[in-house]
Amino acid sequence: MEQLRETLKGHHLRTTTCREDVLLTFMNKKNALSHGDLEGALGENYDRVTIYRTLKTFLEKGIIHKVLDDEGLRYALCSHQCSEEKHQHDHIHFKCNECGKTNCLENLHIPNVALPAGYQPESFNLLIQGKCPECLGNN
Amino acid sequence: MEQLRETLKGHHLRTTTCREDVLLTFMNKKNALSHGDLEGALGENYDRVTIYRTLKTFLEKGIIHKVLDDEGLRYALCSHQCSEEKHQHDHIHFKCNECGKTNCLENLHIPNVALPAGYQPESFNLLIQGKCPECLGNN
DNA sequence: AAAAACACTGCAACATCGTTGCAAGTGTTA
DNA sequence: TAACACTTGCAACGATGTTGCAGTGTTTTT
Repeated sequence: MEQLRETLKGHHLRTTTCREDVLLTFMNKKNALSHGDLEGALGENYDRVTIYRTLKTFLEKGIIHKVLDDEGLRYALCSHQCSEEKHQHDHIHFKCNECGKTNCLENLHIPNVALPAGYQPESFNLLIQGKCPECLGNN
Repeated sequence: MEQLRETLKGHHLRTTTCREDVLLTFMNKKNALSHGDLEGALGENYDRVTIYRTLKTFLEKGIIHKVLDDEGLRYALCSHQCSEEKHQHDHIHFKCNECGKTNCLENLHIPNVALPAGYQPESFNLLIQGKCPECLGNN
């Protein structure tokens, strides 16, 4: 609870119930969430547009980051401390083809890729799809 | 020209002018294209819906594959021979933040990633963002 | 060569997703 | 607590993507 407010204040955002709820939802469900997921969870309390704007704000402030897979756009909490100025840019995500959930794989580093001459890389984003431990265990 | 027909026939598709044009567009512009790009290029000749369906068909037949970046969904030709049954699943794409174009990096292999225990990977998709040789050269 | 079966296209209508302007409400600071 | 700036909800809009259907063009069958 207090932690939520700290997070918001730390990113120079006013604490509102909508922002607290969105943040709380991200922290409870561990996987990446789409706007639709949030609307499903909070839609009766807040307007669609407000949720869009909350996501946009969180993105700009570096509280969440985009997660992409073949089904569309999702968002996940930034584990590393990100701010408006500096955003941790390397991400590895794992999407389970069985349950459909996408998670950040922390503590993994993307190995060096030998790019052709002339390319100047700035950020890396790796999406691995397959089966997650939970779904493998249920067979 | 003939090559186009061969590609279509090879994937058990009828040759229609729309499919030829879409395929041609992919071959001319080397980078990944969105539906909007194709609509811009061919929209006066073909219906929006037809282009959607053409993309869907090409996807199913393994002629093109999805390319994702933070701006949305795009498509690119499959260089490796893909068919309905077998689809080459590892992709590396480079998106230039300057010109906005996304290209497939062929002949690159994604290095092994040490996944946490219990994860069973099936496909890899790496997006590298940065500056491309063309844009670097223009400075 | 004609008929039957199939596949492709365009149109219209619809559903979903995301954005913008504005007025009213709320949090923050002095 | 008063003033200000930020946030929210509403309404309207635009963009994106899907579905059903009728008409047309291709194959296939006989």
